[in-house]
Amino acid sequence: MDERKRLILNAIIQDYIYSAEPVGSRTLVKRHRIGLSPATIRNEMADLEEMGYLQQPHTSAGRIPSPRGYRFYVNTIMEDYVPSPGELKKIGELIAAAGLTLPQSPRQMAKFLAAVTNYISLIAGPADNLQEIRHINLVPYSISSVICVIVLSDGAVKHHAIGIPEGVNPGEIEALARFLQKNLQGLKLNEITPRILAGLKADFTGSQRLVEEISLLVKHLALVHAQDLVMDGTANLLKEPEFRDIQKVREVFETLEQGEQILRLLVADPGPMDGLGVRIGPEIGLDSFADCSLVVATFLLADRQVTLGVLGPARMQYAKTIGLIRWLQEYFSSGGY
Amino acid sequence: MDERKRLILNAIIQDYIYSAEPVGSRTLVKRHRIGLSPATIRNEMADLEEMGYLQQPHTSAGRIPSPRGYRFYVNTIMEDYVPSPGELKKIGELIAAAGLTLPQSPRQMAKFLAAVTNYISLIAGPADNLQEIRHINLVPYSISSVICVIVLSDGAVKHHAIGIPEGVNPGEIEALARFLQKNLQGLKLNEITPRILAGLKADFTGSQRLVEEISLLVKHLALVHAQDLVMDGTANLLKEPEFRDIQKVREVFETLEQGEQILRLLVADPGPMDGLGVRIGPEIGLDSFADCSLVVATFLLADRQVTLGVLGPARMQYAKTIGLIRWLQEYFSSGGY
DNA sequence: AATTAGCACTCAATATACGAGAGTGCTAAC
DNA sequence: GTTAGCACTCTCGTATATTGAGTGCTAATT
Repeated sequence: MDERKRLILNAIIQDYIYSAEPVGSRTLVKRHRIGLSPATIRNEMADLEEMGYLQQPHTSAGRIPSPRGYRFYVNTIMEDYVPSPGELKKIGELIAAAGLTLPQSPRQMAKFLAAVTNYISLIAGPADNLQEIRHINLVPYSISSVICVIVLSDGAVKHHAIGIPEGVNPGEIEALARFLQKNLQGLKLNEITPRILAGLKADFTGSQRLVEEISLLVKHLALVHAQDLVMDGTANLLKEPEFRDIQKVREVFETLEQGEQILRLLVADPGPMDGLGVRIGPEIGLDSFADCSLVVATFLLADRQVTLGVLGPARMQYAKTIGLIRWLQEYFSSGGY
Repeated sequence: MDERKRLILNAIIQDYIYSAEPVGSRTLVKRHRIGLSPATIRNEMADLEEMGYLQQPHTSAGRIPSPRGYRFYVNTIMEDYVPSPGELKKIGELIAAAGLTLPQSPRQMAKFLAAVTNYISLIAGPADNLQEIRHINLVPYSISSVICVIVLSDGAVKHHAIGIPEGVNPGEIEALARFLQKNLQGLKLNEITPRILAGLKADFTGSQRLVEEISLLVKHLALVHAQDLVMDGTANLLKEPEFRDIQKVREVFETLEQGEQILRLLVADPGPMDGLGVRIGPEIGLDSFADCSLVVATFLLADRQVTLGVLGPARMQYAKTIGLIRWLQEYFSSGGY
């Protein structure tokens, strides 16, 4: 990958992000002032395609970046982006309009982030997973079900009905209740790892089915009670030409409605460094998001950890989006608020 | 409007709801066993169109119901619908899956309602507008802004920055603060009517601009603090053939993201009787929802007033949707939970 | 050895024509 | 009052050309 290829790849990606149309050798030469003929570009393009950075929708179409191409762009080509004065003005106005409650209201924050980026904003937080389980109990409810009641140290009470498998007697349920109290009480939510849950299952000698259900419940609690998901700007996705296909849109929206899955996306792997991560297309790990990219940033906001994400098309304005998020990260966590 | 016309209108609407295609005289005769020839039907159809109950997308297409046609259908033709055993089974399963927290969790409730109806569900609640304003104050923040702090009787604190118009001095702000305390403290949120706010403006002798802003803020608070909007099933809309047009979808989704507007839709006019209302197409009062219909039901759930809405295409399965909501209304408020 | 001009070829997109099909309104017969 | 018959309308799908942007390859040029 020599300097010239990088230059060309850069030009192609930028053009494509701008126009959403496959870019050909001729147009590329015309738009950027590279001192090369289309034929040369064609050769380079063929190389880049072979290397996996570009794709061709069909023979005799221009090239579009592959996920790998975007990845390379984000990792090594892309230059840092600083919000323009115009953008800063817009940001300022939005912040002013939202008022001082902005950083404390995930909803407002989501609206704000969506307005700034023009993509879908996802906010998980404030994370509150330092709460611990004060009390856990199983209360008989009917012949075939018990209610699992969990009290957290902040006073929140969670309860959920669980069916009793065939052949489990009351004594066993009491035993499980004591077992759970012994093993889970006092644990902080963020300490409840899959490992602990596996241990739970291994250690308990009674009905596996039952302990399995409880373990699922607790896991769910740890993930979701603590995190509150809010999103906004979903309509923005419909502006993107690659989502003119209703079918595709529907898949994305259906996934977005699975709040838990999205939360996991945001919370898992907060990003390699300085709390910022970019996941491109298939890297997200969801089929329905194969044509999307996700920028995630985690930081402290009013003493609480907040994760905010921006979901857009894979053909995202990476530099701008990442630049904006960096700026916001700085702005909000610097205590300016 | 004689009996025969009603019969025909009914048949047309049911066919159209089912097929989403304009229905013609020939098909109508074939599908329903009416003892009439297509020609006669055609005459009747022409009459019904003249009366405003039907529309023709273009000459030489079949007829589709007009909003007025749907309205007539809902008001006088439609028969009561009782959920089928299959549906009841599905409902039961969904309720079981959600667990006992269902009625207390608007989110779960929304998911549930969307799954049951296959449309978009909107939940406003639990309504908490019996809270009263304990304390209201204006705190200087910078030269050009004050923070309006409002404390509610449940302990919630709301604050919002407000710009100070030119030429307003600190004394005036203090006066306004006292004025607000005198006039608003002790009021319940549901007592804050537009009338009261208008009185506020009329009585205050200082900067109108400022009191205007405050009044807006309080109104906003009364509407929105109390009500919490949650929705689900938005992806369901994309299944409907009339929303194959991205542009239309986008308009709907953009409106849906204006939470406040939607809240107003749900809260305003809870419905003529027994807390159930149906608004069809233009009746909703939003251009973007001109092709949608909204079913709203208000009832008490776990001692709290909850409003739930179902938003679908104007070509909605009215009987079924209304029947289901009625059933849920009964089920949840009967204390079965 | 790298670059480029030239050329044949490919393929999506667009326009055009055309027939099929479903539907209507109207008139005249039943 | 109802219906058969008919001419007419309009959408939709299919087939067919045309266009245009783009490619890969080869041979000439630098």
